[in-house]
Amino acid sequence: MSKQELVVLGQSSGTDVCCPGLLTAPMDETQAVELAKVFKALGDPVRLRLLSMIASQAGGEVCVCDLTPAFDLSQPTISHHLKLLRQAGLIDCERRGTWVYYWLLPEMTDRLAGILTRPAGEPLPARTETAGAAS
Amino acid sequence: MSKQELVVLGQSSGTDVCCPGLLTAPMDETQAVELAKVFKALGDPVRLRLLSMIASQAGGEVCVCDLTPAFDLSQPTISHHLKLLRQAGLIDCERRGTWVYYWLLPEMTDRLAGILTRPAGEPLPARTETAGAAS
DNA sequence: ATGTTGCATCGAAGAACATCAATGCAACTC
DNA sequence: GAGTTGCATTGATGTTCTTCGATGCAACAT
Repeated sequence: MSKQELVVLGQSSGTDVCCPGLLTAPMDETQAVELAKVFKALGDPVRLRLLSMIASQAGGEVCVCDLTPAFDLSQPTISHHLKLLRQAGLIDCERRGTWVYYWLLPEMTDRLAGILTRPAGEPLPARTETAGAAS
Repeated sequence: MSKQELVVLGQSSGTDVCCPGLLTAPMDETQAVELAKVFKALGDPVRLRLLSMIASQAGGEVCVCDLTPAFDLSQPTISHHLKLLRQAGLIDCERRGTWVYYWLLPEMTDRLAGILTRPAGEPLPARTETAGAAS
């Protein structure tokens, strides 16, 4: 149960492991499709809260039995959202006896943070209130 | 046209401007809903490529007439995606004569990067291959 | 004024998604 | 063995999203 659809971004490309950046060069279609899957997984309030609860847990992992009662949703719905987060490569899980535990995969959040980070000293053409200069 | 639905994240709260972190403490419902809107805007390949094209432009801004022909989609569809990115607070635009120009709002991408960044020296309980230890 | 061009908005149609009740399966209890 | 508990999967339903053609509007050209 632990490892299944974890390969999401093109880690098997060989040459450039991480991304050109999203903010530095136009993205190609393939990379955009893969990245969009991860961001789509984050594009739901329930999944964001689930991820937040899992990531901020002291021991590094959380039992599903602690996650489900925190929401006003049915147990299958929570299970569904956890599955999507797992398929996006954001979390992983393991069954231990009766209970199932989830934990964060920081590689993915690190990658996203890097993709959204502008390369240090970017000029950034002073776009603040230059409007209406072409009348 | 330039400034309309830009307020997305709770900047009007007063006390803590930016976020606790997503990875450090459980997120409350309200913040999750607001954040999810932005991530949802990024959860589409077309919008990711649009944002990438806009952000990586040398001059800091791009004409719609340069964006539309780069996709195999109709002009209304591109216009719709640009609107969603704008409503998410990721870009803004301005009409200059006949053409409309879009540019990145780096405050939002910076905020997202911060939200996804783990606070420096986190222990991170060595979760690599500890599976199957409870048989 | 009339025509043209660039872009936004307006429905409509099909696909994808969130949610649930019902069910299945694994592990523990007796 | 039978019963119980924890979680995943299935199938169904209502909602949201992506996309399009048609249309509207602003700016420019003649």
